[in-house]
Amino acid sequence: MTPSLTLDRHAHLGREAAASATRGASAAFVREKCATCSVAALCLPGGLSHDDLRPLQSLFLTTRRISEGEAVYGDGDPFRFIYAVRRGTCKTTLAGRDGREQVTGFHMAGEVMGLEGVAHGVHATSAVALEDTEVCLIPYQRLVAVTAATPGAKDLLTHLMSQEIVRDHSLMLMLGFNEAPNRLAAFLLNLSERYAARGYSPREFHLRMSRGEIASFIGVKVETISRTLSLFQRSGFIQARGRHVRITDLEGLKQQYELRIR
Amino acid sequence: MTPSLTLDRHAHLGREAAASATRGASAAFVREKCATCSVAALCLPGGLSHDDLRPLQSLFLTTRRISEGEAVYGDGDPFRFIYAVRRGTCKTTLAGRDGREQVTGFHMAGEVMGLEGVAHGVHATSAVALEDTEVCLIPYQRLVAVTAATPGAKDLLTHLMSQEIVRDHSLMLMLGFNEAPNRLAAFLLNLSERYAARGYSPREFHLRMSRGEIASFIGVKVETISRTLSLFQRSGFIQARGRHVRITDLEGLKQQYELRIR
DNA sequence: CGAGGCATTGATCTCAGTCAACCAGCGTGG
DNA sequence: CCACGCTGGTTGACTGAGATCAATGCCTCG
Repeated sequence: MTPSLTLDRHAHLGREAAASATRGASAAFVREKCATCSVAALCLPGGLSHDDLRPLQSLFLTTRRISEGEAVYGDGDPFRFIYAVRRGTCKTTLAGRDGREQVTGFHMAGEVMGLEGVAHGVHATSAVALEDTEVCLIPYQRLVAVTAATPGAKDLLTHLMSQEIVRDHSLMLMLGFNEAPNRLAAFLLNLSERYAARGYSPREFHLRMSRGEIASFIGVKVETISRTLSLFQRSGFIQARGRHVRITDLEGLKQQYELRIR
Repeated sequence: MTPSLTLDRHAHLGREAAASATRGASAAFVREKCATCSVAALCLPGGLSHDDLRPLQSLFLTTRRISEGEAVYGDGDPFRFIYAVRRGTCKTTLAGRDGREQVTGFHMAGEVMGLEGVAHGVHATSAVALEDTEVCLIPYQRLVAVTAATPGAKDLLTHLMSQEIVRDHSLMLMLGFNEAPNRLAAFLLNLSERYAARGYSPREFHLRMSRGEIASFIGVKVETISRTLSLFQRSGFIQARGRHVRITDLEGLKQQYELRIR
């Protein structure tokens, strides 16, 4: 398995219509149904048929706008919801005993956060918006009830969690082996795939996270990110100015770094 | 790769009561109930009352003996069961595209393996016995059915999975920061705790895994394991000869290395 | 007994961390 | 409007932890 570091994307779908939400900052809570959600195909595990979705209609979900830098939930918060990103980007972080923190993931539209809270009824990570973001609050207890009562959909939760486990494993694999350039290449290529899955260009995108956050995520220091980006640029693989990245030789980047495991 | 679930020789019943098992090499499969299982308290999530366990009685489980070096399940195998270790020790490994593999965990009595298989209906890791081991095969579909029908126990699965996620996260955190001595200390202290939780000495135990497997798990090379063990020994924290380890200064080891995050 | 796997130890090399200087953008406030 | 400071990013010089290469010891097993 190549280190893929993601919840895998399931389906393409055009860019978000998302006009559904009542707009304007004043209306922070909006009732929504999965069945009419534009990112449901990405959010829910692949196996679900349209019929399977029907019971979910009874789940009236609230959405919430989170502005850049604000927390969706915090380390230690009681666990009530799992959160699906509808629009925007979040990071999840894990705090070490001494205040240091590690970024455990970046989450884009259609990806789910907060599942680790099930274990102890309390969130073990924090989620923070990297840009203005809209998340879908899925009440956990209600979801359990609904899925339990519905044969076709009962695996939904476990699927989501299992995906999370698989994703974490591949991340561990990456942190275990590869050196800096491989890690960064894997990170960029992963982003590229996820943008592609959402109908955006796989070769040109805007990074939502800082160098420091990338560094934390892939387990190196900021300076190393800078140097390695410069290296990639000198080698003709990418062009980066600030947070704008253009991958000029996607195949080259793949071949040079992806499979390299020391 | 191959399931290679061998029925095998030796009974070698340790301290575990396990008298239930029809003994002798001929009977490799044995019907068991969680309710009478000696490691159930460790295996099942803490929140379950004795009543919650009752429905599980209807789950007739098979146990299987795995001899040292044999696989419990393999990367790519269809996902049918999750596996609880009843006796012995297993490692789970993740294979890189190029043949390299990383150890993702060591599992002792009462710990569960294989949950990552839910995601795609196929196991993403392999599990191999590090000594003669007995595992409990829990049929996933049946477990889902039973727990879905039982309000009190319905969170069982999700709890297990969420625990796995939390565990993976803390491992990631460790791999992300800390340098070699901290990692190794954390590893030893973790083992110590787990032995203690099972009624064994926290200060003296026999490693079930090779130096190479430890190295892979904590993300360094074998030589570094050797050197660091020697360092610990010179510093008076431990005495190690071969796989036998005695922690002579447990508190010291903790204070010197545990909280150190660079 | 020898062979082969595992472990230890030493010598050397190298990648990335550290320390430090510097630059670019940006919002604040004089 | 510019000066200022602040944050984020880049680049250079140096250092050090751990990888690599290699030799040797130790054990079990046939």
